[in-house]
Amino acid sequence: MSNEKNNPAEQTAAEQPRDFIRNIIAEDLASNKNDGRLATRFPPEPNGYLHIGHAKSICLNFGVAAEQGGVCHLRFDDTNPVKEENEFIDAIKADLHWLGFDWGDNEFFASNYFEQLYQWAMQLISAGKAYVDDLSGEEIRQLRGTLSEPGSNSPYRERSVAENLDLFERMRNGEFADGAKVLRAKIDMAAPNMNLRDPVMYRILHAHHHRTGDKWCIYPMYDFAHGQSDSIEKITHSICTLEFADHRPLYDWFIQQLGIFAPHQYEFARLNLGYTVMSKRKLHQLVADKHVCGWDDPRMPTLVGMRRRGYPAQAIRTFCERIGVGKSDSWIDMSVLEDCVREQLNETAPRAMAVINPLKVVLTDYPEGKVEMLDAPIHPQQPEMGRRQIPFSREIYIERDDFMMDPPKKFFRLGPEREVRLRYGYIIKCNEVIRNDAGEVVELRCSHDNATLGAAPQGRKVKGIIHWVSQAHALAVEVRQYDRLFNVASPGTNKDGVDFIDELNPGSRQILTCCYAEPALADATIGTAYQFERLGYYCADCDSDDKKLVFNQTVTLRDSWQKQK
RNA sequence: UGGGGCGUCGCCAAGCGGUAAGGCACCGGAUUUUGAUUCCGGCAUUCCCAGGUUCGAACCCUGGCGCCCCAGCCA
Repeated sequence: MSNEKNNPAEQTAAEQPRDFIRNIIAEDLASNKNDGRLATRFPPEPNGYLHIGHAKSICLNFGVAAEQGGVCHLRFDDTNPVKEENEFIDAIKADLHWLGFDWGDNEFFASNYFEQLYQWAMQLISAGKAYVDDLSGEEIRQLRGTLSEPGSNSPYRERSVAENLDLFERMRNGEFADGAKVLRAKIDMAAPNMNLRDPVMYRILHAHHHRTGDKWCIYPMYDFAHGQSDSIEKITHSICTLEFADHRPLYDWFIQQLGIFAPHQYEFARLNLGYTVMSKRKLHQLVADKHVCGWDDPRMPTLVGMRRRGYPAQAIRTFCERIGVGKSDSWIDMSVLEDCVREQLNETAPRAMAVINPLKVVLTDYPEGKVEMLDAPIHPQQPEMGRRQIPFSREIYIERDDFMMDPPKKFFRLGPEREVRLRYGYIIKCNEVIRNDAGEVVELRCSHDNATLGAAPQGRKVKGIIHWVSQAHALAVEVRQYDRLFNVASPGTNKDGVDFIDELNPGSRQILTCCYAEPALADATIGTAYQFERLGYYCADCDSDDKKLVFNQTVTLRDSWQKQK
């Protein structure tokens, strides 16, 4: 017993998340299946950027391998040259590393297996299990039948092995035009599972492949490449999303016909997050049609977008752990992700003050030209992070929202004749409100209580505390505030005919160009998170330059006042 | 109406015949120079429905109902 408790490995194992896949793997390992070997893989197609949905799969595959002492391969499923690019390969690898995972030398490409796949196709032809079909795509579709009616055999289905071998070789040699012929598996046109109705194995594509160049003009379909790729790599547990469950019998069929190592496939439910989109097609469209400023737009659910937004990799890993892995279609609320981000950032982010909607305040009883350096912790709960000095002077900016002309009783901030504490500074009282011709409040004249620096006020209670920035020392910055990208929980899947583009939230990005931050923020490096006290977490954006710093709002602080209102 | 998958709190999710974990959200309340954090407390007599088996069922059986996926020479 005591040994168990003292063994950190066992302790963590007990605390590790359990789900049906991890349970299966644990059982397999316990029963010494696959000689106690565990190999998983993350198999992205290099045709776009990774998003938070991929992160779920990544954390599962790499996570379980790490937990159980197995390996997780990175394999690019690059069987469709017309959609894939090297740009995406590099981006995917960078995202994976950023997320905190490493695959060592286990980096593979389905395209590396093209020759083997071709040989296996020949083997199936020789065994009478595959044939070259001259039907057009349209004709194949016609003969496939429907969900409730069986399909019918292609007139080319009974070609001789010799003819098939010859034709397939000539397909490879480039004798035929795109679409002229395909190689199909000979299974069963009446199979209730559509995937088994003589699926296409190879198509002719005179296209340049990002890795194999012009070596091939026939390319295997995903279904003829994926299972065998797993087999070649001796993957023990082939984890994928639910929609591939119907393909499992086909993969198993190929593996069995070929007599090669048989990985087992397990399917889990893909991640759905509210008020955003996860489909690559939609993500591509948002970028291509400039509805966002790129794959790394901070509003995008892509890993590059979230990174730019300031989401820590750890928060994403925590999120993936928290949502679990199951088989029921699930919609996760953004608040779960945001909570993970807050939890992480609250612990690590240095605090700073910044005013994003400035209102000028003049402290009429504070000497002109005087500057005090006020002492404040960098993190109130973590003294070891050190302290910072904040310049204070006669003219400051406060947040417009922290002043109300006619405040309700529960409003603890500033109002005419009211008092409030300046964070880490004095208590001030609003004596005069200056308005412009339009009647808008443009400036406040206040007095300060000299005895309240680091001390409680005498004879009264002042509950409110507001943040501020000294005008003379303020750093002018731009702040970008973000809201959900879409107005509806499930864009593009709602009522008839509504384009998901029309469901974009026009107010998803708000750019505030006239913001002021405490001078220490001048040293902010791109991507590092700060908490702007009382507002939220922010990080410097890559659009920053020598002239102006730009900050992205990562996530707001919880705001029970906002709720109360 | 062919095949595959799924239905446990508003959203996720444990549970695997012995009498409903946990997280998010929500609602209190305490501490607080961030209306933050932290901290306490509340939040499914009930597990899609209906029968049945059993001393005992969310878990087993039967029958319904509902939702998702599949008819790309995409992955």
